[in-house]
Amino acid sequence: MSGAPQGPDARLAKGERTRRTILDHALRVASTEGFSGLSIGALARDLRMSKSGLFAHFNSKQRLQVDVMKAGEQRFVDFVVRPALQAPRGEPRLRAMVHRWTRWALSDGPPGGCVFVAAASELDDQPGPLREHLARTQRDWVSTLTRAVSIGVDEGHFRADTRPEQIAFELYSALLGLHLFHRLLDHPAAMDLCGTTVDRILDSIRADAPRT
Amino acid sequence: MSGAPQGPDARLAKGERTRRTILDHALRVASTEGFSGLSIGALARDLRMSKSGLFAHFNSKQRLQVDVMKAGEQRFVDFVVRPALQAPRGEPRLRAMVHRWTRWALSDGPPGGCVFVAAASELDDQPGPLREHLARTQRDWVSTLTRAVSIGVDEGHFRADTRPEQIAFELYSALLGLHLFHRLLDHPAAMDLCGTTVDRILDSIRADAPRT
DNA sequence: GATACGAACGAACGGTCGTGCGATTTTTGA
DNA sequence: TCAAAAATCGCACGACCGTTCGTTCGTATC
Repeated sequence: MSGAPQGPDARLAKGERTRRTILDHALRVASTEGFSGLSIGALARDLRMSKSGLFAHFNSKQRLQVDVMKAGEQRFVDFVVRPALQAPRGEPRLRAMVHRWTRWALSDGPPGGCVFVAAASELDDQPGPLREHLARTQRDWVSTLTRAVSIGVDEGHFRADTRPEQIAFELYSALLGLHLFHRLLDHPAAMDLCGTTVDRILDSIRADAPRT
Repeated sequence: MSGAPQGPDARLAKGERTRRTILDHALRVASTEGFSGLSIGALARDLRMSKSGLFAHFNSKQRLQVDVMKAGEQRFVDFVVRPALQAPRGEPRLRAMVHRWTRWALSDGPPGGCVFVAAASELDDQPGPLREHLARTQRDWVSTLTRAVSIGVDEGHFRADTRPEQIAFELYSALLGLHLFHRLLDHPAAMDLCGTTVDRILDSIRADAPRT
């Protein structure tokens, strides 16, 4: 047979397909058990593979962890960043980012919860490539938010004396609060509390808002 | 010798003294490595004890973890809650709580960082007595904050239409943001960003603030 | 049909984990 | 001062960890 396989994973080498299956599942595990909870033996058992067969795709646990994190970033970009970039510049785009971000954090769509929030406090005190990678991408995300606010100022949506990074901090904080109230405290109004906070932040910097 | 030992640990049975030494060190470890990073063998090595000798004080790892968390709560109460209760009711007391809370989170005084923030995302997806314990005490803390805001309304410091729980959520979020920006991102202005946020939250509900 | 290669396998390694048990030492109280 | 009680130790266990190794199987290329 010379016909190319036409499945959903198009023309992928066997190894690459397996690799993606592993990362997909590992991402699910990491988002509930954390990155240190990733165990090669357990992954292999879940996927009905041998430990060594699975191991061969990464050659070290650290590489596996880093690759899982990269896979998570890819999803974040696809689910949050890219769609939000379709919205008009300025406030609409910023709101789109935050909106999709909250959906991501509650994550009934993509697998369980925000991997990065979980990883953040897990890794903040133990150095290594994994921590550096996470810190870098989160700094990127903060500066993406900051830039979105800044564009809103340029567009005349937000007041000229707005401090973009301050707003990025407040928005990020609200998302962290949502995560904690929802996932740990099981607070039924978590989403409302977060939504109100976001609205209050954005309203306070609207160009038509009263002076401070 | 019949003289009572006069050390700082007063008149304590030998076992109790050892127990406190263990918990003290374990708390330090847990705040950097997380609760799942607590290992009986490693603790014993650090304290130059035998594994079994240390183990005998708790009889299970889970009890050790719970006891470590309780020790952490005790410190939090001593360092944050109790001193803040000395401040006058209403806004001053609330500000005192938040102020000491930020110092606790940056934690140059008590051992490394906020154990609870680290534990929150570590435990939010894996059920058990440890998670329940943490969730309960954090709910308590949120309602303590909520009550403090509420008292501020009664005292006439804050506007009558203030929603206390909303403010508690926003303050908690700001602290989470501080933790992330400071510990993971190493952001030099983390403390300023958090302080500005807190001021903005409290200013917006001051009785003399403009209408929304 | 011979050759080469990627993928997966099973077995084993040194190590650490939490836990149990019996013996030994130290502390305590009469 | 001495025996009871509490604290600590040494040792062993089974389970799991990440990693290495040699091997086998299916498929593609010459």
